[in-house]
Amino acid sequence: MTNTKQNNSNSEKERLDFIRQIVAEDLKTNKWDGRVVTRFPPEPNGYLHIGHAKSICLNFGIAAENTGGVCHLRFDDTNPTKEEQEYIDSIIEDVHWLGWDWSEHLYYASDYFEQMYEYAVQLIKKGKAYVCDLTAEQTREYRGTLTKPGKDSPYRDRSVEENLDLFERMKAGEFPDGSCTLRAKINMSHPNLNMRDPVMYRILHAAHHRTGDKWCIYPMYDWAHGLEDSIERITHSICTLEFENHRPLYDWFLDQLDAYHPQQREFARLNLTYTVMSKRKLLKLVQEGHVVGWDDPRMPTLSGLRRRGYSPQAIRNFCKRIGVNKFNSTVDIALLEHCLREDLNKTSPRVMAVLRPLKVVIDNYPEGQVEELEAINNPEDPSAGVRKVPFSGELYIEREDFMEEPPKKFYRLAPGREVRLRYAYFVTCTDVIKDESGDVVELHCTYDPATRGGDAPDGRKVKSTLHWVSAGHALEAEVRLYDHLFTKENPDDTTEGEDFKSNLNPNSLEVLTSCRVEPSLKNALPLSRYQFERLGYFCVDPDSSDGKLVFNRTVSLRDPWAKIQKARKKK
RNA sequence: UGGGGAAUAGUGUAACGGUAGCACGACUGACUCUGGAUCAGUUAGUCCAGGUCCGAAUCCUGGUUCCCCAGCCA
Repeated sequence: MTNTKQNNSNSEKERLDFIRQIVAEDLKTNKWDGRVVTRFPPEPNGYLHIGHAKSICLNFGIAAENTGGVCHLRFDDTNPTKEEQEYIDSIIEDVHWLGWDWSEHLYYASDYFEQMYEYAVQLIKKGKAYVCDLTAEQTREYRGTLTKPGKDSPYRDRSVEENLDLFERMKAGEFPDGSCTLRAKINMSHPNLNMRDPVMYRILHAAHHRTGDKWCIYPMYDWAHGLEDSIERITHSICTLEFENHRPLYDWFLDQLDAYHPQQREFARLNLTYTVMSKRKLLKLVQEGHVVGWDDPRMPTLSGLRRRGYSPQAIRNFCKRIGVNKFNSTVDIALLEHCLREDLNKTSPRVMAVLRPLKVVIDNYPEGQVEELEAINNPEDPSAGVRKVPFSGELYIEREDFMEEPPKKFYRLAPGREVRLRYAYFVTCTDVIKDESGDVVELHCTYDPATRGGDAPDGRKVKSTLHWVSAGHALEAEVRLYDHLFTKENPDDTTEGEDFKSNLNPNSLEVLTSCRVEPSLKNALPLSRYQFERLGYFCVDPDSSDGKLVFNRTVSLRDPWAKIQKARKKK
């Protein structure tokens, strides 16, 4: 059998998640006339985060995978008191950045307000909706509890004429905020609380970011959302699990109106270890200054991840790998980081940078000589080519690459030990200079001219290769190192009386100000990504200016030595 | 104590009555001018108890545990 492998790959059929299975099945049975129309419907009241990316990739992904499939971007802007244009702009930018496109299908719920109003009038005429004068507090009392049925509002049996008149006057602005609502007339003792005469419209004398002062009544989610889907002739209305309880109401409204009726499906939202994912909590972190903004590189927001150096491809790969299901789960952030490294390894140009510089003088290197040594830009991608890196007799190496008394398994530089400087020469440490407090401030080495380029003609080997920069040529840079924003896998795991902020990691940001990077980075553009050899992936922060480079560490390289040290510390 | 959902290695997922598989993590080892990458290997699982069946993660019965719902938020 020569083609076993091929058979295997052929028989390995594409595994579809349960939503995609439903879409495939619907296509087979021609349930929607062969159409696949999904939508991503964010409320513009915050920035998008990695959890939204899961939903975005699901909805846009399904549309892209099926011929003729379409995914709408729709702003669910039904609450003017919480929504802002800033959020709309950021959402558009983020979805585009992730690599998705909605072409002309950009919609706003607010564009349907007139239609929704007409539908509401229809419902009133059918005797299925009424204007209720109960206060918010009374409404709550009348609703009953999880175990006790509610009771009918005294306004429940108003005549159609009276309801029509009152509703029109609500719209006309005759009544103050909170004085009355339009409610669906369903069943006050329904076991599903959502069905106990839910509010359809509330009065809000607030300016809307798009409709201005045109409206003072605004539709509630349950009333609006199904209509939006219906108007846009969505086929698969995919949302998160907490809306499962709302589906009967979604269905009820569309059935009563005899309107086009998409199918709602629910999946579990994403949770990630060491981070929070609720807009409310993220907003709190921003407002209280625990982070510098929505795009702080420690935030799980798409803008934060972008600034941190994540690639859209890494995030999309991640979303593909985590799958889609109906049960709550928490994905290990290590999987996200794996997808990140996997993508950046293939795409990032390599460069040398020293985070914590230690001066090295090569005593036998010709005074004043400078050589241009060739370095490979990306060993994973030959087409990335090569570049020149200046070498001289005065260098910086990483402070942690030298130990005066090296423990077992430390392969790097130590007194009397020979190592390779990447793309350069073998050097041997001959002398250690310390200051009065005993700290190592400078190393003296000799180099072997025969090892130019990094190979010894006599075939002798060294145990390790160090990165370096030429002291006279390197650029100064600031580097920001990040760690998880929270110290606990589950930030909500708190002690009595504390909230998630008590689990904030005080060491989530470390700023290094006297780093040195190789001169090829001089004109590096903001948001461009590099691998600093042996250290990790780094991204140029927009805070960089002409004279000053600032880098964010996106993620470190896998680092067995760090692991060994960590294990030793524990002992 | 009402209703709606859901349970597969440490984590995330597949298997749709027929050999419980994949990925991440962890741990070995090989290789290496990045202690990177790559490659090879090890580790470990069907919530519980019954039942149906030649055969059950899958079907049935009964439990257990977890999540969601009492906004004029979405």
